[in-house]
Amino acid sequence: MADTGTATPRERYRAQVRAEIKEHAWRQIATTGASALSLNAIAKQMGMSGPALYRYYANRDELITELIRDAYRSLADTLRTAAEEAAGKNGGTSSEEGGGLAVLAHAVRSWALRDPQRYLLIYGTPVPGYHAPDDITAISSQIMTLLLDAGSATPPEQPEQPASLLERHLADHGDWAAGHPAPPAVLHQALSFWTRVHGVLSLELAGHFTGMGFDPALLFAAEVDDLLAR
Amino acid sequence: MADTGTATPRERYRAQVRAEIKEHAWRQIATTGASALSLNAIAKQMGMSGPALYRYYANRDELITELIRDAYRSLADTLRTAAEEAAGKNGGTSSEEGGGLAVLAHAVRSWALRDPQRYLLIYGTPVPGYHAPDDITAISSQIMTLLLDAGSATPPEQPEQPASLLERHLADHGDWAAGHPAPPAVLHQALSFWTRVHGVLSLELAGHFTGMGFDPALLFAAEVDDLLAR
DNA sequence: CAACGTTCGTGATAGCCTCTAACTAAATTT
DNA sequence: AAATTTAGTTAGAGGCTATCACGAACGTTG
Repeated sequence: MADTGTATPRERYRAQVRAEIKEHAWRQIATTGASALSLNAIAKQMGMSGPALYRYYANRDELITELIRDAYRSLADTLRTAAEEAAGKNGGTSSEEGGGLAVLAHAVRSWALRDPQRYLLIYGTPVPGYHAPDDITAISSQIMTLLLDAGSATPPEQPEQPASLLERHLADHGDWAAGHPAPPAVLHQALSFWTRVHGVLSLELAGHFTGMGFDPALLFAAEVDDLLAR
Repeated sequence: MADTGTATPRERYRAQVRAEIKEHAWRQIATTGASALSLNAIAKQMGMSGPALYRYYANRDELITELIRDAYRSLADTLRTAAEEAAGKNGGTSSEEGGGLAVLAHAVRSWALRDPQRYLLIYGTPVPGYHAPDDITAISSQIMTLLLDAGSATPPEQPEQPASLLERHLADHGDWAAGHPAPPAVLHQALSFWTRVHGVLSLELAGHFTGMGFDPALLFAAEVDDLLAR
């Protein structure tokens, strides 16, 4: 992650300390959540006094932004490799219905369950003032492209369905697809994929299903199945 | 909201100050979000010194819990009246398909858009340590009951659909429905309603659609329509 | 009415936090 | 070897939650 192979020893040291700070930050976030992240506590854990940390990150926001960036990158990488594996396995002919998107859905879920706070850092409640820098929105559009690719490989089942109100709207307002040549039905499918996956996942991670006694995995699968069988 | 009609004048004064504190809290939350809510700042806005506030709320958590309670109550009331109006209008015979749930979906969305932070206070990223008291989970199960009632009034369209894996699971693990006599298909529909509405809404409120150029209302409507036309 | 107990608000204080400033020590460059 | 850049320190301003001890207002009761 940090390019420790090149450049001056000073830069290598700096990169290593920055990485170590992030490690402590992730550990702290995993237990207390991002809102309670404390630069002071991280510094003490690393054996140095509070203000020293500001040599490496200008302020708390900059550290959190870096964490968000890494989280997005990790999710994008996870989905990319999942999509490649799925494409390699059945070599172009999809033996299972909409296999690409189903695999991606499962990949998102296991990635989120592995570290819930990392998922919530990206898709959870935002801090009202905060606005993500451009390179982060670029990564998030890479994720969207992966969804559109997977959706294009196996277009929606039901043929000749009349275009819905939303799809007619998307025909004119689909510029967000970064020039992806997907038809409105695929755009619609990608958006639904996103919102449904997030809908089940975020409620599950927030603990709204605990005590209800059913298995969230089955609800998740049902939502994805319904999307693919449309 | 505060019962100012009865009891001693001291209790009335106390209830009024508590209400005023909550008003300032809501105003603050609306702009800065719940995580940045400051008892100190509220006290200063009310012209009294910081510690005075602790006469009325034992700590920050207690105030936030009260706000969450009020938010849940407000949402439950909104949905209840929406359901009653919908039931009264077409007098039992549903002229429109699944009218009850569609009306409820619209009611949730407009309620959330009216005060996004109030929605996120309930369904947003939770504080890892926090656990809601029992009376709050009771209100949230009232909301679930409303969904189940609406879903029972107009059962899913497609007749004779074989029970899915999830629905067979819900037949055994549906005790969360508070003794509601709804069949598994209706339980499934209510859960999907919840997750889909939340999926679109939370991403919209978090600003993840801004800059994409399409109208979230149409995506929301499409998701709900798809649920009802299943 | 007067005495009493309860309740409200105050300032002081402890202990967190973010972040700035001034200064020392070490490492790198010239 | 000297000059410069960088890393770390302590001190401190200003914010926060929360507790404590005290005086002042209030309602109740003899």
